[in-house]
Amino acid sequence: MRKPSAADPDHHHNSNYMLINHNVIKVKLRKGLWSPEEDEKLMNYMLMNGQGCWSDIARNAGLQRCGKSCRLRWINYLRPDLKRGAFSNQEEQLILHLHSILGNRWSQIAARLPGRTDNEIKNFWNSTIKKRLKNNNNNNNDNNNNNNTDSNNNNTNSTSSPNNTSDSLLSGPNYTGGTIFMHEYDIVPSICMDSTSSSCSSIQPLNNNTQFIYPFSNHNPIENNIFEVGNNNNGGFEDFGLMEQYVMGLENDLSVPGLEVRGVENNYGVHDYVVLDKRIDHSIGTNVNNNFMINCNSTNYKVEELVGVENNTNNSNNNNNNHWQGENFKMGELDWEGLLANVSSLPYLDFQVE
DNA sequence: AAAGACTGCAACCGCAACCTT
DNA sequence: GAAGGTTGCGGTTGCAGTCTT
Repeated sequence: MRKPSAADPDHHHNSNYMLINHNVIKVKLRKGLWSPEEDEKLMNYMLMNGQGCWSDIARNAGLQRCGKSCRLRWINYLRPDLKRGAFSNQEEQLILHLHSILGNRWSQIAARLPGRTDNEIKNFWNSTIKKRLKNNNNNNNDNNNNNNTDSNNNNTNSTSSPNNTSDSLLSGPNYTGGTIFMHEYDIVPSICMDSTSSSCSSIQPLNNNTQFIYPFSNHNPIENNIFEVGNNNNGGFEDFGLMEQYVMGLENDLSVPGLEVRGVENNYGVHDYVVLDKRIDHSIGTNVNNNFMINCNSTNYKVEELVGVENNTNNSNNNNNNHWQGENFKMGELDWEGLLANVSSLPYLDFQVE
């Protein structure tokens, strides 16, 4: 913990009213680092009185802080049930898993990591994990530059665009692209949610850097649990893995009727996910390396009813029943919170085959 | 040893949702 | 329904500590 900053007049630009010796006195609110004395005051008050209205707590505890600051201090530092110290490998893995599904929904992720705060996880992600994955990606790009310069000439979109930064950072060792898409053998336009976006509402068309996951040839993907991961940069399949039941605790959270989330562990040890519609033995989407993808080809479903996709296209060339081709698509909020927090809030997934 | 660069993380800010009046 | 207050969240910032040169 850093030392508390010295009293700084610039940090006192807010004010609060306190009752001192029967007089209501306007006091400046402190900002910046908390002193041990302030911590003690807040801790004692919370242990004695429990949680309540935070602005009342700030006043009654005799703190020259706003309620918001007290709340933050309590949640992120003083709470007795907080776990201290570095993240364990298990926790790190779980964060990776959860982030691949939830994106930057730090509070949702924190809710599944007892003793950890959203702020802590966010910091951990932004410093440690992001950096690590970036290094992996750089190494991979170096390899690709050495081995396949020509194909990478097509990759500038996904690697230079700020919108794709997270995608490239989060790509595994073999993932030179930002988006991954899984379906049967026909490659059709699909959409990709950038789950790193706070709103999870951005949408990316497939680009030349897109990778694909195919069911392994001649196998029913669900019966045989085998998938093949391909990279269209060089046209060859580079990876495959066995599907396994997702065991990190989310299967219960995502027990949507008719839907199942399965993990796919590829041979780099990276866990990816697919969403399956069990009733028709059909995958409807994937969540791989931070990109949730809904498949929507000519025989597919009205997925917008599930995830709030708004058909915003004015593309008159769109003549293959695909609602989301090109860049004219707009995606509504995919309600992962609701999905995870309250299954009953999710409408039954009644896809219509057109 | 000193200075600058880098890193990790605590805390702030703005916004949106929710609640109360 | 409007207004004001509160809470919760995610993005961002600032700075102390550490590392590198």
